[in-house]
Amino acid sequence: MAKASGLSLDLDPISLSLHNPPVLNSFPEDNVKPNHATNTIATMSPPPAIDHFPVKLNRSYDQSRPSLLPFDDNKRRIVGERDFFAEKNDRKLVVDDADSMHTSDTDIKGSTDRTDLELNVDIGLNLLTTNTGSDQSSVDNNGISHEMVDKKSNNQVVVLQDQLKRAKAENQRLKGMLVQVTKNYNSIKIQLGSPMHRRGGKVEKAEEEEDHMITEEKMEQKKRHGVQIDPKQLMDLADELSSSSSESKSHHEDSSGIADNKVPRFNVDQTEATMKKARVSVRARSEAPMITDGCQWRKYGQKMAKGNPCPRAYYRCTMATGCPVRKQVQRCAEDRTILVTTYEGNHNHPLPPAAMSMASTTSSAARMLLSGSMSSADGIMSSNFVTTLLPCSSSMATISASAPFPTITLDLTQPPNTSQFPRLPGQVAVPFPSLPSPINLANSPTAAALLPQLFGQELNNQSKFSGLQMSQDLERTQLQQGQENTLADTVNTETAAIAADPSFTLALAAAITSIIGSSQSHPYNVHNSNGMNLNNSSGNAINASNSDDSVGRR
DNA sequence: CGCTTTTGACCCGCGC
DNA sequence: GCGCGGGTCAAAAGCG
Repeated sequence: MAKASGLSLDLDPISLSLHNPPVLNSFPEDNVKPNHATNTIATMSPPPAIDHFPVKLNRSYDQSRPSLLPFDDNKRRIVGERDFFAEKNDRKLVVDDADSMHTSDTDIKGSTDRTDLELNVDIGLNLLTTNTGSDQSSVDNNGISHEMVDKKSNNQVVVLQDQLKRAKAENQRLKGMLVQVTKNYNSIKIQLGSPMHRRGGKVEKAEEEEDHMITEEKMEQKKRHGVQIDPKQLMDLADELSSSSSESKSHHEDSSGIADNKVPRFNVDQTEATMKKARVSVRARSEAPMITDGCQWRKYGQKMAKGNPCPRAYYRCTMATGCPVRKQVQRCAEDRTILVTTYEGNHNHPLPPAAMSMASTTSSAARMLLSGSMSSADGIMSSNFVTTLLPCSSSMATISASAPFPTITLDLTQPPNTSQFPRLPGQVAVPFPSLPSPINLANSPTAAALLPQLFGQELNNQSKFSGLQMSQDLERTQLQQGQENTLADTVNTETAAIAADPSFTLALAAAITSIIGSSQSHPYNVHNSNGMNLNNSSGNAINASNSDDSVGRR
């Protein structure tokens, strides 16, 4: 099994990046019990420098505040699990050491509750220098009259108001785009997901009618929000999403010509068999012996793996008898602060909300990637949704082209320009459309914190498209209930976070760029070789052309 | 006492 | 067939 290269989702060190991490040579001996940690800590890291975006982060990171790191005066502290999926969208970490980590709620609120960017727009002018009421009554030493001062002040005020108005309009426009993208996302999900639910219900005509209605709905949305996204392009995107899975609506493919996309058709049995070998690996920088994923695990073995001085621990899910899900936990040989957790299998029981994200990610990622990875011989799977969702991950995401299974690696533990990241043998870079480095997820705490959820949700929808998700009744129930229930909350949370994070806003714009770019050039061309600019209303071009970063790791 | 962890033995697949 | 490495089993030990 280990011979199979797995999927690899590398989670950001978010805030636990240790600049001087202690060597953990006793990882399995860490006498920390998993699943019992209860203390939480905010995971916001210091804000990235966002030089390319005129919106100013109002987030105040007090660098003088106590360190979040679980260390005290270079003394090793035992840390429990790192909880990526705790409540509040992964913004907290679980640690055993109650007094080692604590953060003010204001830090969290400052990053999540702030949804109105208008208050934080830095228009580049020093508003404090404008005349106040008391100043207006004075006459300067040069003898300038009150009228002159007033005129000058009025002009300045007018200019400022104008600029403020434009900034507000720009923010409104971006919000509109966000709403539009969210709606489109839901529409596509309904469009491609519903037929799958009714598969076997043989109502193709109804499907076509539904498609037509959705198209009209998109047109309406376009009218309402004025976002210049061609419905055709959205349809192309939908085609991309549906075609990225091995099982898609056949009639849809036929009509759109996607069937010629060299996507081999794998039957469910084949894929299910492969699924049993598929894995999703989560790389995270953490001192904890195990990450908290919401499930209960029991250790059943430990082995020394070749080429790694750190032993590999084996766990199985104990939330239900007979649950086939296993996971392996091992520290990275090169960097022992990096914890690699590899999941395998699908849960046969309902999951708590805290576990939904990871479980959904693992099962769906495996399905999607297995089906998608088979779509081309060079290992470049149809990862358009990743491209769309994580447009800034060009320097972090890799997919292994080595047989028999592809490996996707999203290296969020690395700074934006990390072409030097030691890629595992056989891995190749996913040619995601490159985007400006400032919107790298590693630079966006909000984006990074939301990544598991985003990825999981998107993967789930992707897998719904594939039709492979329906192979197990339990899982289907779980996904249909759990995902449907959590989707709204997730979208809301993500929306709030996006609105609060200018980096993500820019990422959104870039994502739209990638959508348009990919559909304009070729629906399946994830390379987006053509650089393109997305102009905002103020005339500033958001350059989405390829950079060196995006080309790296091939 | 029950549950979890540890750890050596065993099984299995793969390459030679 | 044999050795190697990964994965699993299960008895013993540990722990609350």
